[in-house]
Amino acid sequence: MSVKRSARVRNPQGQGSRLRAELIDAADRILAETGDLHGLSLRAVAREVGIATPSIYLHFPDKAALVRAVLEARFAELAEAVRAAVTQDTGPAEQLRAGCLAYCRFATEHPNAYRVLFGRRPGPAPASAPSREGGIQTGAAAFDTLVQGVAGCMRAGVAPDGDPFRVATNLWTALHGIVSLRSATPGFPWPALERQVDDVLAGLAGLHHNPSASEG
Amino acid sequence: MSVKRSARVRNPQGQGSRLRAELIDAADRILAETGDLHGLSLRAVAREVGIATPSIYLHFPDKAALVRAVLEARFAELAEAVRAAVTQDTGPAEQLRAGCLAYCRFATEHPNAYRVLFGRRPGPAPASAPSREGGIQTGAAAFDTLVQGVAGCMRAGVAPDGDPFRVATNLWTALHGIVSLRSATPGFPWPALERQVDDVLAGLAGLHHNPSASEG
DNA sequence: TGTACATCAGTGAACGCGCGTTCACTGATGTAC
DNA sequence: TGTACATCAGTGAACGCGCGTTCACTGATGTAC
Repeated sequence: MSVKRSARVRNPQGQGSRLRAELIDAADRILAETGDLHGLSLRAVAREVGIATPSIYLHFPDKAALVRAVLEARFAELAEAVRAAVTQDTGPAEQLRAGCLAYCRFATEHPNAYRVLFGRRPGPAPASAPSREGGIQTGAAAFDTLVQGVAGCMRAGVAPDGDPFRVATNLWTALHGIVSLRSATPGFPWPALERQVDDVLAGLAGLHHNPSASEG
Repeated sequence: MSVKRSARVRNPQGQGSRLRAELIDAADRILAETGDLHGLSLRAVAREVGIATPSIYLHFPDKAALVRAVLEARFAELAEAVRAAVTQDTGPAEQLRAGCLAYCRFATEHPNAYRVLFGRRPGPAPASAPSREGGIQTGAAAFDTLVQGVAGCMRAGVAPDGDPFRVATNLWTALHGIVSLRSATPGFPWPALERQVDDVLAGLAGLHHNPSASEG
């Protein structure tokens, strides 16, 4: 499993950038196992892909750039999962619930990826600083979608009136708590994810899930 | 700051175990800065204390044992902070709120310590496995205190009837979300900690904070 | 009171390891003439 | 059609570093006689 050297063939000319994607995928795979962004090593990534370590430098100026690319890819994945779930439902309450569930499912199915995205401490982190801006922008856009979802529920009368930003903030923190604490303490007798999400939606947004409503 | 060699004097005979406490403190200090349990190095700890690295082995059989001792010390600190806060208030609602706020304050004031306790993924973690048992037991006892606090509020009629375990679970995850997301995304315009905790207590436990009540 | 010895807290040098990164190089493929 | 050359994807050896851990050692302090 760890020795893949002989399997790999060189990319044809003009297709060298394929390796770039392979490197991101490999780093993704390693992080999915270890969940340790700090412990990710270029040598391990190269081993996983089946190339010599210095070949990474053909596509990334240094380790930090690879890490940045991995984070961006992961974040895009999460955003897409939520987007896809939301557009499959109709009605503001169903869409909000679908988005929250998709967020939680992504996090519970890829706990290490989620930890990599939201479990680190930012600030003058050696590597991720340059891409923080982009990440924050994208994150702000994603959060704004949540705010709009909450506001939509209020306008439609399926949630009591209130400050959508405040409610969305409370929802986001609660969802984050649900998924991150689950992955940190798997020994705890956790209830079903859906039930906890519905408890949170009911308690913090005043949204009461009616199972038959999403069927019609 | 990093060179302390000359300052340290040897402990008198019979007091050698003082170094043990010094080592735990030093590791604590380093973790408070880095928040990276994995990246903690014995050499850095020794440098911080001002001893030769091998001296650590006089008190800990290996790196894992030191890490375990640090985690246990940190967890005890958190538990004590919550206990102290709870006993200062009277009345089930005030005590529950005080405990939740103390938990959040510990976490926000020592974000890296909190991350070390609840941000890691357990399982067959190389080092912490042997102490996991103890940690889980202590954690279970702490969580039971929360359950009893919720049940007390229900009995006293200050919170609507319900399943105390379920409500406590929702509270814990929400509190964890509040503090861990704050430390992970400090750029977000977070509201005051008290307000968010009160929102959570109101929404998830039906507990409505009356500022004047805790003054009487 | 003197002295040999045991105890005990700690040291300094060394080990093998994996790491990020640099460097000069290779060898297949395409292209100009 | 043949050939010299440029391009391009990738390599292998080496660098200096910090790491956990082991080992034989030191030197101050207490204690038995």
